[in-house]
Amino acid sequence: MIRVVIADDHQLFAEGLSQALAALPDTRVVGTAPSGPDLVALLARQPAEVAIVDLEMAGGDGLQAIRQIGATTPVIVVTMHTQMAAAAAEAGAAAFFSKGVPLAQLAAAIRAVVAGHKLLDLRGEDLSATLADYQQPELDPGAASLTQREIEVLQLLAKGVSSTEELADGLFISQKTVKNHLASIFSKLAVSDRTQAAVEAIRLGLAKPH
Amino acid sequence: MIRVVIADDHQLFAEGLSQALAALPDTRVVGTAPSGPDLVALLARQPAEVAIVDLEMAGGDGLQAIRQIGATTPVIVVTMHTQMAAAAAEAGAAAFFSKGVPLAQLAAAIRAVVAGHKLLDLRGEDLSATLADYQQPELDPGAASLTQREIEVLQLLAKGVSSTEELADGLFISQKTVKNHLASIFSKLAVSDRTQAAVEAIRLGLAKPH
DNA sequence: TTGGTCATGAGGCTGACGACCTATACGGGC
DNA sequence: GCCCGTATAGGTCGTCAGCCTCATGACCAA
Repeated sequence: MIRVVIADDHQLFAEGLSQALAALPDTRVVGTAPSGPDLVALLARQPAEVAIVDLEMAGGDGLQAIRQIGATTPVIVVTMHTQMAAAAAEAGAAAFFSKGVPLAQLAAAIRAVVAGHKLLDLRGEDLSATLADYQQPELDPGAASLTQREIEVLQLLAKGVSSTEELADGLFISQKTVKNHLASIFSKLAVSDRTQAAVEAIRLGLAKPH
Repeated sequence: MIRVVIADDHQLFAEGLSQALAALPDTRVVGTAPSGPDLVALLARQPAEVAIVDLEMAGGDGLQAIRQIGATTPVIVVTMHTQMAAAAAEAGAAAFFSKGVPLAQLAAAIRAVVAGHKLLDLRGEDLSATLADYQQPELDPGAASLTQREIEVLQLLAKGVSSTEELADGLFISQKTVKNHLASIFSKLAVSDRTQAAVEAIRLGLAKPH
């Protein structure tokens, strides 16, 4: 789980991005700050793997904050205007995006900079290739070993298909096989019944309850 | 469930807000558009109860779009700069906020304009009072009739406490009482077992799996 | 006082669930 | 060729879940 902090004085943007990252299975927002100095103070008491920073904040200097924290916490700059890229690079940011970027690309960038990449040093194809490598969320150790068929069982379970009979009908297999898959799922996810498995499936992002 | 469409050319903002509204139990984003004309086209094929519109979009005129759709779909303007309030009101917007507004307030505004209020006609205390009336999400009919104790059972269930024994221990009541509460919950939520009840509890926002 | 709801508790019944074991077929790797 | 993981399927067995009815005390409103 990658811990993210957000610095942006537009609360609606910060809350929305926070929810969006929380919906991903491998990222979690552990704090937000409305200004540069607040960001520095936040990171002093709340460790995080990466910071997402808007340069245009009413309450303080974003570039100065990046200089202070950039050495210990990689910074991804996300801003309205794109002419600040050079200044962000000079201050030590690891990546730079406009707010027009798709969420999936920001998520890939988060994983990439946490892995140690400096995206601002890359250009064009190198950048695209690096981001492509990090498109997929890193699943929990347990979830990572689930087979395709087990994931299908979990997805049905998380949609409210709970009885063995309905699961079997939905997957066109016998009830015995469903039970075998469930037993395997329980073992891999360290749970003991299908209710816990459904909750865990939703938590891991393997399936949505909606 | 209130269906919301978002018009904003900053994809990250639109996706974040979409996720944030999806996390609320009574709102859902059914479409996004990057420009005014796209918004008009979107609403022509996708009905919605309310539109959230940013006035500063690269691809088209937000004000013109509001004039076209404002009569049929109430519009909440959410923008970076606040000097456009008068123009938004003239075009027929129902509400106006900066992007610094907390999500909870935007959610209250969504519920208020769907109920027919014109927030732009209100000032100061009247506005605060109206928004305060809509702070609480309107729960599903089934969920609305749940008792406090039944909600507590559901919250434990959605956290992965699935066995009757653990539920009884967690609530300091007998296993028999837990079974009785569960039977009542199944009936009210129109589900047939605790797995479906847990999924439904997460979907309704009564509890979070995290 | 009466009636309603809520939270609590109980007994009995039936079927489903979960644990454990076995087995076949089909892959890919060594 | 052999082993291992996956998907499939079957069997047995003990436990537990879900459903039925019933009862009690607290609380509140008509």
